[in-house]
Amino acid sequence: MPTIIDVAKRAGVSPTTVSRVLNNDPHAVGSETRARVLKVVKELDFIPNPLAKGLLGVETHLIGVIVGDASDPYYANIVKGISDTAQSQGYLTIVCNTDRDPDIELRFLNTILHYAADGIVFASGGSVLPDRHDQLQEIVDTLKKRCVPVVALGNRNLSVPQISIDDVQAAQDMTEYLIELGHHSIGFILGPAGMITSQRRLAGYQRALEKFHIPYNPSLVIEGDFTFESGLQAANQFIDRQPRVTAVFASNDREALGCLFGLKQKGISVPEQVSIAGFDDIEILQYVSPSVTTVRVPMYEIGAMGIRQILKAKNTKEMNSADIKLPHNLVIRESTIHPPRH
Amino acid sequence: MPTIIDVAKRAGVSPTTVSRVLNNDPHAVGSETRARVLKVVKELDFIPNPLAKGLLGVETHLIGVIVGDASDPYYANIVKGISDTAQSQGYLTIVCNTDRDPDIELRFLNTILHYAADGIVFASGGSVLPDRHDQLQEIVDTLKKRCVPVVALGNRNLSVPQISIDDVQAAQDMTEYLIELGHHSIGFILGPAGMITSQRRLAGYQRALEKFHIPYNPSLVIEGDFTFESGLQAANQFIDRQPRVTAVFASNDREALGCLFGLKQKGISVPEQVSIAGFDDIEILQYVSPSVTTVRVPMYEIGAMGIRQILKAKNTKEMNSADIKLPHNLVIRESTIHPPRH
DNA sequence: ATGGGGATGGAAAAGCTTTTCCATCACTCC
DNA sequence: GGAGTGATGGAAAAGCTTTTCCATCCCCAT
Repeated sequence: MPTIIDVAKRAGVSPTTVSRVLNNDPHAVGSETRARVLKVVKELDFIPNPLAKGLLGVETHLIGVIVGDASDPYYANIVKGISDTAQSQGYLTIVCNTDRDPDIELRFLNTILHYAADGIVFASGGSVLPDRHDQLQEIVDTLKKRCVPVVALGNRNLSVPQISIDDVQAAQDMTEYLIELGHHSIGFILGPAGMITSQRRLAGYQRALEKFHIPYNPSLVIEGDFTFESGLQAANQFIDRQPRVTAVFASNDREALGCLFGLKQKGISVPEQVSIAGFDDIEILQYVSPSVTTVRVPMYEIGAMGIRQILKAKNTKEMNSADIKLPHNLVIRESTIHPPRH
Repeated sequence: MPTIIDVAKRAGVSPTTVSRVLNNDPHAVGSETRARVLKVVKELDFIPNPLAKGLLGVETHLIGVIVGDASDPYYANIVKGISDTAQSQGYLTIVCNTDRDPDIELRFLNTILHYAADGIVFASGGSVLPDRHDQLQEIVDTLKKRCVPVVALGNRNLSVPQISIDDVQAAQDMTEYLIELGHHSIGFILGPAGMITSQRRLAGYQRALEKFHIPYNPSLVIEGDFTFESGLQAANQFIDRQPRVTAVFASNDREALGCLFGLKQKGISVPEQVSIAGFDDIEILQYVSPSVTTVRVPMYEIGAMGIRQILKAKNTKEMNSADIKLPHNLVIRESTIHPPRH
């Protein structure tokens, strides 16, 4: 593996000069010398050792990514947006699965600290609970001081720039759409307790009801945890209720899928008897039957924007840039129609 | 950020001694000195800088992962197995999306080389075409010489240890199952041309036909590229054919899903008129209707095993360990029944 | 009593790059 | 003609750890 010294010797210059050529140092290098160095660099396929750079506190071109569950299609899409964008800018991503465990999150962050990453992206759904929050914030603050940009994708109670959609507005939009279809008894499946995103989506649901003067009925709101299973269980609870809901709005697509499956298993037809709407727009929703109405969250773009923000912050040295809201939109499919007549 | 020198000063010893304590150097260190050092290490939360280690050619605890498309559920599961296992052993994974582009693959490999990764995992489906193959093999050989273990997940024409299932046998098993159900006219949707895995799965299909003395009919084999869309198109081709096939075996689940969707769109009922079987067993297959029969590939385990092999090779310095075949099994669901009577 | 050896700890180099400070040279301007 | 100046290039330090070689010291055996 060639070093800068090999290049220097072969080009008959000092390592300093080679470094200057490679880094477009404002310091002057004669055009003839520059050409000679460049030629040798190409001949030897020389790439500066990033480890040595990192040790000096220069850019490592490494970006740490913390993700809750990389096999969840929601995160998988975000991670792809992150890694594609990073790569196209010459950055590498170190991805860490935390399984939503704050301890793992903390440990990873401590480790990555030493790798002198050029930035950190939180792509894990954050808890609102105090948990390890203070320790986390402390590390994040240290990072800020060192001009290492940190962003959070989705909503976290961390004082770093956040990139997300407007969850409240989106949930409100979908709920209003259901109401305007004629639904008055709309079930809601919550996300994991304690996640900010869960709370926001519920708030949007409530705001829509309020706007249409429909009383909020807590017994229509059922706990869930973003899994298929929790949607399945919610379906059973909705079935036992009387009078039955005419529509169900789930906090994410997996729950919606679980609910759809659960209802169909019990012989309840969707959408004729009960309409179903989800949240996120994962690929599979178009392919199940009936295809499922949902709120499209630009997952790939959120990931891509995360990297762009990191890079921008790195250039401007502005560590406290504003939050970014990306646009969402309703995707109407077969699973939602007007409620059945009595 | 504390350095080894800070620790040394505070403990009243030299950096050498601290290093020896931390690395369980066989070189003797007095038990009292050792305790003192350990105490300071804990006090200062000292973690040796991995960059400095890497520069010295010592372990970096970094593992490079090359993946074709991280948003594909198949790879997403593999990557999760990789990253979970690596993390539990104290290793970090650098994940790179190549979008199946051999140029990107090559570039990434060149970059990762300089990060002194402790191992490389190829999780991208490999082409059988010469493409950049020679250059790739050259780099891999260099890696081997330096005792950096490399493994390939799935089948690649690279002389490195491979971890996969027995694709031929698996495809044969599924085809035999269909034949035993009574199907004689079985359509087959290919994987991407030039991928070894595609060829093996086709071979298994052919072997099963041969075993049951059913003539191989090339017009029943349709090109595909592992996407939903290609499955959809295949469905249309199967519909136009006369006499119609009574079953379709797709080279992966997305194709199977596309085919299922395409057939249903044209009013052909599955499984009553045509049975469908896929390959891989991605999560969603259980949730569509009808649920889809498939070959279960232990994706998570393949990823986990990849890391275990890397670590094992690292310890034993044995760079040419044998290939590993993980067990597969048939998952029978609603989409496959006996063929319709005329 | 003295030489040898085991136990313990340190000094310094290596690994690769960037950056700061310094040196040289050729001009130009007064 | 001499001094200041801009252009060009180099030497050396810094960044952090591991490893090799060396230096003590104490004790035991001869």
